[in-house]
Amino acid sequence: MIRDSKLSGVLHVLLHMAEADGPVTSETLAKMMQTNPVVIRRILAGLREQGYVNSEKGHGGGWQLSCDLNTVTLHDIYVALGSPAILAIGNRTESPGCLVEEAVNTVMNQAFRDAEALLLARFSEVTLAELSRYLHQRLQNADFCRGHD
Amino acid sequence: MIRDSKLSGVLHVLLHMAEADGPVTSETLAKMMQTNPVVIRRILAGLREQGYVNSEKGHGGGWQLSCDLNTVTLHDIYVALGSPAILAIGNRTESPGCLVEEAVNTVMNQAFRDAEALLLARFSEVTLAELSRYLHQRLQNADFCRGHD
DNA sequence: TATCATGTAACTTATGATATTACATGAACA
DNA sequence: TGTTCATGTAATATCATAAGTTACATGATA
Repeated sequence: MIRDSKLSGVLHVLLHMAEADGPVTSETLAKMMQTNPVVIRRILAGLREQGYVNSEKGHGGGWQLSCDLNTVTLHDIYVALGSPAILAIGNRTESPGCLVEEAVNTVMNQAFRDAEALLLARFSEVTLAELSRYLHQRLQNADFCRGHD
Repeated sequence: MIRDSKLSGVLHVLLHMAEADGPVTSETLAKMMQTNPVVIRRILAGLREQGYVNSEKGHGGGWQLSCDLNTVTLHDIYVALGSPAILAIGNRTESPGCLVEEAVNTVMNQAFRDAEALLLARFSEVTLAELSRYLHQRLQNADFCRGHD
């Protein structure tokens, strides 16, 4: 994966689960994501604790959605992932002993806050259901995932 | 340094140079930044190519500003640093072979673009001179840099 | 009870940012 | 003119973190 793509990756996985009509194994999901099943389990384990998915062991087991796509937003998923850092740039330190640095921080922090707030606001506007609808508009005759299983 | 803090660090260095009335050595700047002189030289070398600073070798040498603080904005410095990535999160891949992933990307990219644009717009609104004025409002009797040389 | 799938700890790898070393170049000064 | 100071820069080392992998335990189903 490139950079921190957890949110993007998780949404991908969730949409695939939404399309399936039964449990999907971490192995299947891992192939779609071109990663390792353990990585999938690790990520989904966090979402399960918060009620977004559930898992079953054994034959016929795997992962399923357990939330209402109409009420869960991208922001909810973002938070469920632990609210990872949004910005790649930031201040060198938040408690400098240097007045010059404090001045720089103060000025930049406002810009950082605003940009973050905008992004999160956009995330709040989109539900998983809307994302799924958007997918179906595009989905015509093709397979969900071309190029890999 | 924490995360990608080049811009914040560079602004710190530039303001210190603005306060000095002669050339400042990379060793002095490095102490202020709690880093290595070579790191300072590497970063400032890029800015020098674009006319923001200049350097002199030998006795009495060091680094000086060579731009008009009133016209140079934070955005200019950001660009001079090579326009580093702003967002820590992003899409797994921009050219997926999977329609699900394409849908996710499309929806998220708009939010990413807007947030980036907002941040850069804010950077464009602030000149180095304004940053310096803000510093002087705060600067009363204290040393520029307490806690280290 | 054999198989399948998750649960999870421990470990390995890959990557990128940062720091360091070492030495060359060139300017100022005595 | 040679000593000192400071930059210029290549090469290397260190560090942190994300991602991937292995190994094995747990539990469900057939």
